[in-house]
Amino acid sequence: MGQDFNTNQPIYLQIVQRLCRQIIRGELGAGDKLPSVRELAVQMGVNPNTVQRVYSELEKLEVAETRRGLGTFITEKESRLQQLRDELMTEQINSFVTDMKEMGFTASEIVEGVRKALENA
Amino acid sequence: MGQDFNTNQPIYLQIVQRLCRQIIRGELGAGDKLPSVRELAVQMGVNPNTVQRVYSELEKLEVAETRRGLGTFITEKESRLQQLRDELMTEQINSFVTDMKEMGFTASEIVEGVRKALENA
Amino acid sequence: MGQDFNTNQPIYLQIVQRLCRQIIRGELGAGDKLPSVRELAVQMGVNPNTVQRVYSELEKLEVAETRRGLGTFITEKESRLQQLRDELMTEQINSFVTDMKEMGFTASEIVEGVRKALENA
Amino acid sequence: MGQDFNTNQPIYLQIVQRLCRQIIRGELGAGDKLPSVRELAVQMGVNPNTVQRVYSELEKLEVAETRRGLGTFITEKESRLQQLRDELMTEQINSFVTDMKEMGFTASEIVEGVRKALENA
DNA sequence: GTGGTCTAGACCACC
DNA sequence: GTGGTCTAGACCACG
Repeated sequence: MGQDFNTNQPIYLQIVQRLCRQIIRGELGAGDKLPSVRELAVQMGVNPNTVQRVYSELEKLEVAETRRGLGTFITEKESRLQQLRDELMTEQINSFVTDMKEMGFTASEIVEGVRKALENA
Repeated sequence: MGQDFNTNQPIYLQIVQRLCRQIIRGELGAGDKLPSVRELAVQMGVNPNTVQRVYSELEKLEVAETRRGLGTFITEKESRLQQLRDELMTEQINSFVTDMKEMGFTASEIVEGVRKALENA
Repeated sequence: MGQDFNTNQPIYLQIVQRLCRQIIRGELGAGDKLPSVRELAVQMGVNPNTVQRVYSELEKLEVAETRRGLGTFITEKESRLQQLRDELMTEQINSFVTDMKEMGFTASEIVEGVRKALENA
Repeated sequence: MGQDFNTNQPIYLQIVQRLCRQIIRGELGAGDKLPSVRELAVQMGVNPNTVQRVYSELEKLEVAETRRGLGTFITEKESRLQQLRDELMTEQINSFVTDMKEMGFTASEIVEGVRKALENA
């Protein structure tokens, strides 16, 4: 059940990302219980400490909150989740666009490139 | 003269990126001489070791070559530079598109988002 | 009816504190009956185990005593309650003063700061 | 060289507090280098991981910043340090005052109590 | 040399 | 059962 992790990025951040995307896609919703630290550690083939760090990170992002002795839960505030979706989207788009512009590509080259990539996928 | 570097990514990679973009934009052309290690180190406000690593990286990418006693130069092979441009572009686009799809965005949302970002920039 | 609890401190201690303050303020007096464990648990939106621990703690402090089959009561010894008031006060003041001194604030800065805070409150 | 730590609070937070107080007292100034993780770990008789956590925390507070391969340093922004001083002071005072008021003490009782405690110290 | 991450495994307080 | 902290010790990329 051990997963494949990219070596360029810390494992805990990759897991954070994965969970965030599940939230954005609606697979995880407001108030849902996340697996226990030990459980997710087993699922991911990772040390419990690493998962611990994942959950701390999610809490720092105000995406999850932990209730003493009960577990870790996706925040109840749906607005925060919506905000997360927007944040990640615009962040992703903006960094993409500025990178492309810095490389000297024109707007039409960029749009055209994206369109082609979408067709092939 | 010290530049601002992102903490999330190694400084040497950020410099590599910067140089590659100058090449792609045509500010640096085939055969151009790059500054000496010490010179660039001072310009960037960075340790000479770091610049050394930058130049090794560029050699590994076959984008630059060092000639003993003369310095480091952008490769003479223009085809490689053209190729570099294509590589970086498709790499950038593909990772962007797959990320966005993983987040559950539709093709039209993506294209529309990019278009808007380009207008505002 | 669930209350808001601070995440930094155990819930049961926060409840203990709350009850102690009610006693100090005279809202709860010697011999008064406390709610049953289940009752308080519901009031507080908390697990009965947690309330159980609250009452144990109060017993340990000799502030409450439980009589089998009857319930939990504030102690009859008024002297203990008076003592509790003094204890909490000096404890609170002393830890405050030593903290402030450790931070390097002068006596006059401290007194002045307190005075201002009292005015604004 | 192992220090005495309170059992009620995590070690790493106690170290954070200690360092913050040294800053507030002016023993550590803007731009000063902090000991290396391993060094402080030995000084404190603590595991390097624990110190690591301390430094992450200081960074989160924008009180320290780390420079890759060089070490961890107190932030150069003196304004942040001044702000820290103010924050910790008002935080300390306000929580003290509200606690005392919640216990039903009058303003004059509070001021008088503080004054006495300062004399005896 | 530096900080950053990770594993293995333990103990604790809390609910 | 839960999360939170800690130790011991390792490996890595970075400057």
